[in-house]
Amino acid sequence: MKRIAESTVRRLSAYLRFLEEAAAHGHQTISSGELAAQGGTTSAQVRKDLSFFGSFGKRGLGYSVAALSASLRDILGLGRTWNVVIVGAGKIGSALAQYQGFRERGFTVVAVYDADPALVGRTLDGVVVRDQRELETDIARCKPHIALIAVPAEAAQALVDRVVKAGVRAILNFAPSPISVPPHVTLRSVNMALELEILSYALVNAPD
Amino acid sequence: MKRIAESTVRRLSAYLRFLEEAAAHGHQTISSGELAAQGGTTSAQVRKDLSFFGSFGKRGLGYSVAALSASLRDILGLGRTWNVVIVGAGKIGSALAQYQGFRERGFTVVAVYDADPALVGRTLDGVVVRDQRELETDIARCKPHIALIAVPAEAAQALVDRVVKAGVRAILNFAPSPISVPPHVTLRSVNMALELEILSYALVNAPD
DNA sequence: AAGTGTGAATGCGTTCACAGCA
DNA sequence: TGCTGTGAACGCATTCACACTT
Repeated sequence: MKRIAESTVRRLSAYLRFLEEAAAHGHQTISSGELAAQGGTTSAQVRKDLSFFGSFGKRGLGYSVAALSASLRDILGLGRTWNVVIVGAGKIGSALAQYQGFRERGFTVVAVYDADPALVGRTLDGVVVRDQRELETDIARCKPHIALIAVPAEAAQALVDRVVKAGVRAILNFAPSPISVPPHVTLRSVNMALELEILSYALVNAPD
Repeated sequence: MKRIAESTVRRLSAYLRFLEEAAAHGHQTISSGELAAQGGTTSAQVRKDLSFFGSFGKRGLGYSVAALSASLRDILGLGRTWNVVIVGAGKIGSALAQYQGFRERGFTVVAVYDADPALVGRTLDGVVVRDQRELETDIARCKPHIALIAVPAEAAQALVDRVVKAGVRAILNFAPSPISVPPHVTLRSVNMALELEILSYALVNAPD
């Protein structure tokens, strides 16, 4: 299949959310225009995004809410449960461990790790914090799909290397440092300070 | 000045981080190639990014680490302190309130708000959680520059409307719902479940 | 010789416009 | 008539290539 732009995948995810909302409201069918209004995009964009994966609508009518939801879930790989490990049980790591939004979308936190003996053994929303030295053996056994990295910047690359070596193929990094991974591994980063800096730039360059 | 792409601002921020690291290592001067290697981009990209704002380098030599750092800080508006309020003192809100990375980059958390009486009055890293009803009067008095929204999806738009009406012009939203703001307000959103969904897509469509 | 600054070329995502089907 | 599906046009960010400076 053709390579799909990340921005497209992002929007598909948003469409799915809105479709679920529409289903809850009892809507049977929906048009690209309605789908677009919600996501702040255009009807042409919606149709183009969907067209990469097939023809899901009926001309003159729109899309079946149920059928399109199912297709999107399938495309995004959300028809299943993904196991997630969180590395780092500090402020951010523990907030992530307890975040309900993950579970709701099929992401199960199976383990949390930290190097600090003071944190090891504590329970976060039903998951016990384990010693970071167990990382390799645990990953070999549980084969989690995704690792969340929530450790200080200095420690991030080394821990990413460890989970990658242990076999994890998808990483979401919350440390504010550039990370590199081998080509077969997918890496995404969330940098909260960076987001604020972009706002800072916007404020300084605001008209007036 | 010409409109600058967000991706450019993002990279400028990354360059600044690396420049500060280079300065700590005692480097006086740096080339676009070295700057690029760190950020995972190319030397041409670095030079193009900088060229939007002026000529900062010396041909055949590179850039002065100190001078370029100062220029970037100036461009990004980081030569000052920004006051931030956090709306929502749940798991994510309190993790953000205690996040050191903000303070290090000049973002000061001046207040945290919640509607839950059980949370109001608690202290998070020196900042007391205040009642959400105080939001308008506090904003009128303190004039914070940025608001972080860390409340459930259903409550997010209403709270954004309130802080915008009270005069805040920059918002970083952590709620997983589409938010709209008037044109003079800059909005950015961090959606952690969405990031995982993009990883899910990558895993499902991985080669092999 | 080394490395910047920048117009030109390229590539890619978005928007347009309309043919095609219910 | 209403709305989808899609090739073509467009706009914009990235990459290239090279003249220019120290």
